[in-house]
Amino acid sequence: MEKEISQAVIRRMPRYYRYLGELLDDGVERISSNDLSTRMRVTASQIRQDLNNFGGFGQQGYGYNVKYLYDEIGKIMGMNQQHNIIVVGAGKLGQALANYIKFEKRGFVIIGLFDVNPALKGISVRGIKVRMLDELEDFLKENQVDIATLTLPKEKADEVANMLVDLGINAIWNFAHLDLQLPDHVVVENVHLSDSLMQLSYNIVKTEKSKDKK
Amino acid sequence: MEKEISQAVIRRMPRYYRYLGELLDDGVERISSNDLSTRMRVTASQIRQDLNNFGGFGQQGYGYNVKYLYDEIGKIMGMNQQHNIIVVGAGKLGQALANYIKFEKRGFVIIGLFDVNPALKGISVRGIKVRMLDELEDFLKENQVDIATLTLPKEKADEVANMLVDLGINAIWNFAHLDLQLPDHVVVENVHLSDSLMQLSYNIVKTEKSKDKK
DNA sequence: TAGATTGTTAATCGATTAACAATC
DNA sequence: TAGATTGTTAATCGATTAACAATC
Repeated sequence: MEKEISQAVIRRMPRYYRYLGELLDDGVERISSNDLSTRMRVTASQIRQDLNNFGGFGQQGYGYNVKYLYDEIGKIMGMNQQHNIIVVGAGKLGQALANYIKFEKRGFVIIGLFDVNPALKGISVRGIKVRMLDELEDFLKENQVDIATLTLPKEKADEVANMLVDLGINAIWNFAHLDLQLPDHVVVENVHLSDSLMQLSYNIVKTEKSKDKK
Repeated sequence: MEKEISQAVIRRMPRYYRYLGELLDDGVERISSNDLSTRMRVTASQIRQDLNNFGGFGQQGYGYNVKYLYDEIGKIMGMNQQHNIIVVGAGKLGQALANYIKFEKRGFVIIGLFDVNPALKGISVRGIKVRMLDELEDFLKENQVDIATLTLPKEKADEVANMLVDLGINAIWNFAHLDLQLPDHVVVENVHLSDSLMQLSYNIVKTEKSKDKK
């Protein structure tokens, strides 16, 4: 039986991937866990432990080959396959995501934009026209869709999420400010911007308080 | 000396705040840690431990008064004060954030939009006109700005972040896909959308693998 | 070979959960 | 008062760090 890898580790992998990508761009061929730890401001121990969850990618006395490690982490994270995405909710945020070309470099391709608001029907973003939600069922029959992005007000989000799941969607990137109640087989990744702002606010207030004390 | 509260706890506070807000809207007057734990799918123990980091907000035999606890968490997180925000980078994402009216309900008010691209100079979002970055210094003299949002390509982000800090900004909400290297007194909250997508991708791949095995 | 650095085990630290006395 | 539920201490669990033998 395979051991489950903790989400704490998974959360750090994109960061390793990013640093390795930069090293690669800079033409760096190899790197030791120690050098990487200095750059990333984490312990070398943690880097080695994290990586060894997935296998031994290094070599004693040498370190890690940057290109090889970059590719291996890419494979682990699914960067070697294309993920087709639809965006449900074609408001400003939905449009911003649809417009963000860099996702495509990582294999995340936005192939559809949906909304309920007929006023949006005419427009298109990067050549992707906004469709009405009642066209979704047919669209899903004709296209492989791996991820549905939810950029809707929370009042609509739960209902639409359930509809998506009924139509066969198994992964949701949720920007709506609520916890979706969905079957266990559905993978949900939340981006709660308000929560993020609140955390920032707390840390600002905390910092101000500690200054007052001095 | 006050004990530092761990970021693990801080990360959970906005979620408590959200659930309590919903209970409040539903007219619920009081709630026990046990009932809340069932709704939120966390342990009652964790709820009580988390809250008691900040003080005893409940009453034995009664539970927690929803309105009171909501307000107290609000104060802890700084929701009782206004935070003036500028958005630096007036592309689609910056515009989407500037347009998001719900932030204002929590006291986060966007008062300025900046960019380097002269092509954006004419436009305005929700009555906020896009200014050029060279107007920033004067703007900061005339307005209290608590948070700067960075929605720029990573090539520009580091330079602009340092400029902001030099001009007196102490808190940054960073959407650029890099780690900012800034002085210790600056509070940074990162929203790395690509990292979030990668995590989702990993969990999709993992789920598919475990299905194959059955 | 000698030096460097990994992979991995062991030790420590911190976070979560359980238990229960205090008390409303 | 009896019942309910908190606040808090103690026990457990998991994650991080340290240490070092293995090995390139």
